[in-house]
Amino acid sequence: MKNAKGKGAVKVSKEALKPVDDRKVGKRKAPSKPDKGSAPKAKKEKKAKKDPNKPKRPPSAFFVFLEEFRQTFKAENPNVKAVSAVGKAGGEKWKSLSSAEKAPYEAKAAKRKAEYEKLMKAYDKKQASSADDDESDKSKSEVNDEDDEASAEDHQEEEEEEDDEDEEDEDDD
DNA sequence: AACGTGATTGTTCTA
DNA sequence: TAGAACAATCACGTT
Repeated sequence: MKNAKGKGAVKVSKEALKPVDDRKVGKRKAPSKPDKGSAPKAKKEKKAKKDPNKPKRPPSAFFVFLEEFRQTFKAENPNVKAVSAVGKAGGEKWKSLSSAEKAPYEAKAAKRKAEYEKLMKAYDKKQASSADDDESDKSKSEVNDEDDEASAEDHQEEEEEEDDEDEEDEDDD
């Protein structure tokens, strides 16, 4: 494993090689073997066990910005196919943005988080129900989970938050 | 055929 | 409290 592809061979238009430190960790990447060792017991201890319905974490403001940035980046750099290229470029651009500019992204991120909490609530409920008789259960829980998800009505309204314009736009930089 | 990987930062989570 | 893991993406490589 470990494709020996030249990691630094990523040809970006401009050498955005900015040493951002060794990041926090070399590479987390779940080794596909969460069990064993100190892995959380997949019995009925706590969560942390892979669930197909487990809500993914909400994208941070940076990710929200990246989603849009990727389009722009790819639009101007259709030749760039490296994900790392967008990451680096986006990272620098992100740092370049001021609080006011990041505000809209953070707002959206907050919205995502709100949904995440809701999903988590439903997910948590499922866990509680499922925890009663593990996943080894034959049936029963199946009907439940479906109902829960169906209950998650997707009311998408009140999205425009134009008020609150007194945002302190501190350009401390 | 399918998943891991690389790179960014932010958030969420676990011990 | 502090550190670890994971969120999207996309083409490619390895299994």
